[in-house]
Amino acid sequence: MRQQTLEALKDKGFRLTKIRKLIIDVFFSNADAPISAPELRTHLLALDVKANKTTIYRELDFLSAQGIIVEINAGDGKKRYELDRFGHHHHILCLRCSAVECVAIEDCALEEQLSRVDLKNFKVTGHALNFFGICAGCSPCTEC
Amino acid sequence: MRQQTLEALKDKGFRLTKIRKLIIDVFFSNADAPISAPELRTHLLALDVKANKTTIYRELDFLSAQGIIVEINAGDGKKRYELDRFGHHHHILCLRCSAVECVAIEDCALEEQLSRVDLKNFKVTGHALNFFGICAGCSPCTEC
DNA sequence: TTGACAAATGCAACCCCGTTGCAATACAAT
DNA sequence: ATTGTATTGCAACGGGGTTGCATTTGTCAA
Ligand SMILES: [Mn+2]
Ligand SMILES: [Mn+2]
Ligand SMILES: [Zn+2]
Ligand SMILES: [Zn+2]
Repeated sequence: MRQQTLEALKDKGFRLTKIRKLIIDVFFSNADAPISAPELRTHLLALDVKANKTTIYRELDFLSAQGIIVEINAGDGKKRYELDRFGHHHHILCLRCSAVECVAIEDCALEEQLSRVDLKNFKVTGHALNFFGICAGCSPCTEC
Repeated sequence: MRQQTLEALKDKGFRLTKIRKLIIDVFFSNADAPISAPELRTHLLALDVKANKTTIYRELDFLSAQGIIVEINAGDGKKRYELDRFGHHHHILCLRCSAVECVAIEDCALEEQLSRVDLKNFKVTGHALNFFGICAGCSPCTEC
């Protein structure tokens, strides 16, 4: 999967630079949690790579334009990105530590109903459903 | 309604300053559209009142703490505020002009189902549902 | 009406996220 | 190895938001 992504970029005439490859690696290594631009920079630093913030933003735009990642909004006003291979789903945000997880609503007619919502005066093209709460790591232990 | 709001503040020992009263007026005059801090500043300027941006942010915090307004997130990363008297509802954002409108989902079991969503590992305390689209003003006329 | 005190405001300085123009660098193909 | 251009870095900027501190203003009581 990662390899195909790289080759597809090369075939289109784009270069596989060190930073670009590492950024793609970060997304494949953290496929379960959307990543913000500052977080991505931190991930790179952990790999001993200092990337200019301009480069980070430009690369996120580039990978989005190439359909490799998608921007998501988890409800706290910060842009995050994740690999574009999970289809439509939603997110949950921890109000204490800002952790975000992806969630899919499958067991009820909710998603189907959402697609039918008709809002007067607006041509609706999409929606975002975000849940808020406290993640397991932030919840006090129930045993002690 | 506006008068009760002002008297309630006074009863709690807070002052009814010129700016504070005008801000409350702006919210009551635009009860259908959530307002951002910069927008609020513009509204005041239209009334020939220059308020320092620090004052704007502090007043928004104050009115939120007093339960008069609530912060909402319409999905574009900008904080907006509206009077806290409409109960739980959702919002729709115009992707072209960034206009936001409040929408209530009443005609289906959607809201009830949302409240039942159970997400493992998270203690869910709430949710936000945002719709995206093109508003009437931004849609090309269907007649011509 | 006038003080006095606390609440509210303005100002300056700062932080963070994100963007732009332009010069320097590094891919990758020849 | 050379070369053309995609990519990167740098500096500077803008918007949104916050903080400390000095100044103003609303309120109430004398
Ligand atoms: Mn996701
Ligand atoms: Mn609303
Ligand atoms: Zn948490
Ligand atoms: Zn519009």
